[in-house]
Amino acid sequence: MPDDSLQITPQPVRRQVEERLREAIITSRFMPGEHLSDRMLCDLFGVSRGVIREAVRLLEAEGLVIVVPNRGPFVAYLSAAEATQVYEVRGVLEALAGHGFAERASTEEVAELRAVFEEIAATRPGADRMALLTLKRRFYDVLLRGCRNSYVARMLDQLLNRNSQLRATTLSDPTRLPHTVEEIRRIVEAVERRDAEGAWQACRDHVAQAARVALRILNERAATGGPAPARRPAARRRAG
Amino acid sequence: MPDDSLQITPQPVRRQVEERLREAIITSRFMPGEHLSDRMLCDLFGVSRGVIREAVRLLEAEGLVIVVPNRGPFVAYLSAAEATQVYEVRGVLEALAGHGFAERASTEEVAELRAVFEEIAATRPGADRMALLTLKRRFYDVLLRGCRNSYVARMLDQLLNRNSQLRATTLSDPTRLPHTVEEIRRIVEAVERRDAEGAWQACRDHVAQAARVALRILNERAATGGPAPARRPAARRRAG
DNA sequence: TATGTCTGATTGTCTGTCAATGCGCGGCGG
DNA sequence: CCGCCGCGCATTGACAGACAATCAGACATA
Repeated sequence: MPDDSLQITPQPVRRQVEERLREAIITSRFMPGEHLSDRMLCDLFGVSRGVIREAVRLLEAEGLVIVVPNRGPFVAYLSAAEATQVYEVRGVLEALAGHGFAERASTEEVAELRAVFEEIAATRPGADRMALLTLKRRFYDVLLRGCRNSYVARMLDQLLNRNSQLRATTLSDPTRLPHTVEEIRRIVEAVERRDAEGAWQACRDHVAQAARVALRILNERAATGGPAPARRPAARRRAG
Repeated sequence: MPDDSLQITPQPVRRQVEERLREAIITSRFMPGEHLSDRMLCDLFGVSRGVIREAVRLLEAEGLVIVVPNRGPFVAYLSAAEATQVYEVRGVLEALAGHGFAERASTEEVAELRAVFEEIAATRPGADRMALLTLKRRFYDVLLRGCRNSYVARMLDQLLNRNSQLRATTLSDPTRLPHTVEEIRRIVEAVERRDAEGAWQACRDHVAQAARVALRILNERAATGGPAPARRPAARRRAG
């Protein structure tokens, strides 16, 4: 069986724009509600309108941007109600991923998961929130690769991108960190025991706890009138 | 609260092309592996290349078409291994949808679900496979609307589209039909009892049974060298 | 047979153009 | 002073034409 690792695929410009734009959105370089005018993106990336428009379609399908007719694309905004839904779905998908990982991951992948976990566990409170998010992201990368289910991987990936902003704030909560570490430890240990059911439960619990914290933060923000993202496109009522 | 039901949203041409193309793929008017040359689609729909290309991006993100660089889009092909993965994910998502429906659907929606179920139950073996698929599709439409989780709805919708071809064959299996009806009955009855856990289980079981039948059929096809879809784009090895 | 080359067709991308739509601004009247 | 109306400008949606890069298949050659 030939090795695929050396295979190269030509990357169209559209693909690069897509990736950079996605990255820019999930790292909050574009704020939720912000208008992504295509001219502006043309100047920004130095490509033609067609390429921009095609790249935006991809992100539209992923739910990262919403396109309102005749007004163009806007960075998607996640309401508290939607966040609840996202965590609900994330719970079952992550559980399924953990289940599959415990059943089907190679021993190398299990070791890799453990390694990333140790890095997370070694993080001291006060670390850069982006660094922590990146680390957690690597944990998920291993998990999604080892679960041997590309559909779970793709969908969970989308969900994680979708609420990355919220995750960044919950992850960086210093009181939350030790709990997070313990929850992830349970996942890793279940996986090492090849205990699929245990991994399922550990994942569900982890997401449930994350959801609890996230929704608390969202409610606090709503109560204190905190940093609510601009919702400029709300001028006219539109179905959605 | 003003009624949204009369709200209209301008539908760009791109949107219409997207919907028709999706429909054409789901209903097997384009066969898996078929090449969707953009010129051909231009002539077919009578629109410009830009519109076609943007519409294809949407379907690409949904996984309905795969785009190989410098060769264009092809109708996605579902291997047996991928089908297994799809059913795995569908199981948990459908369970979550059933769970949410039992908890949150209005009594009208419950009645609606029951009504669609009665239509399915009244179907006699030998009915048109497309008619049955449409009916089942309506069942899911009600389920996904009533579960009050647009993310489950979108993802499950994608998965159902993704393997609609396979579902058409399993649904139309005459020996399978009575079992299908019984499985769905369990879902409806659990929902009517507002038994979220029961609905969860009933949905999981239903998908598990469907998966069993589907994979059996796939294996039979593979064994008898049956109607394997054209896989023309396999000429050159490319990373996936 | 295996290798190298050529050619036609298709994709990826850019540019320019035009109609339709939405937003903001200023004028007008009360 | 405030609210309403209408106009102009900027942007989006869609089209057509063009060109380089790439690919598949036929062809020629050793």
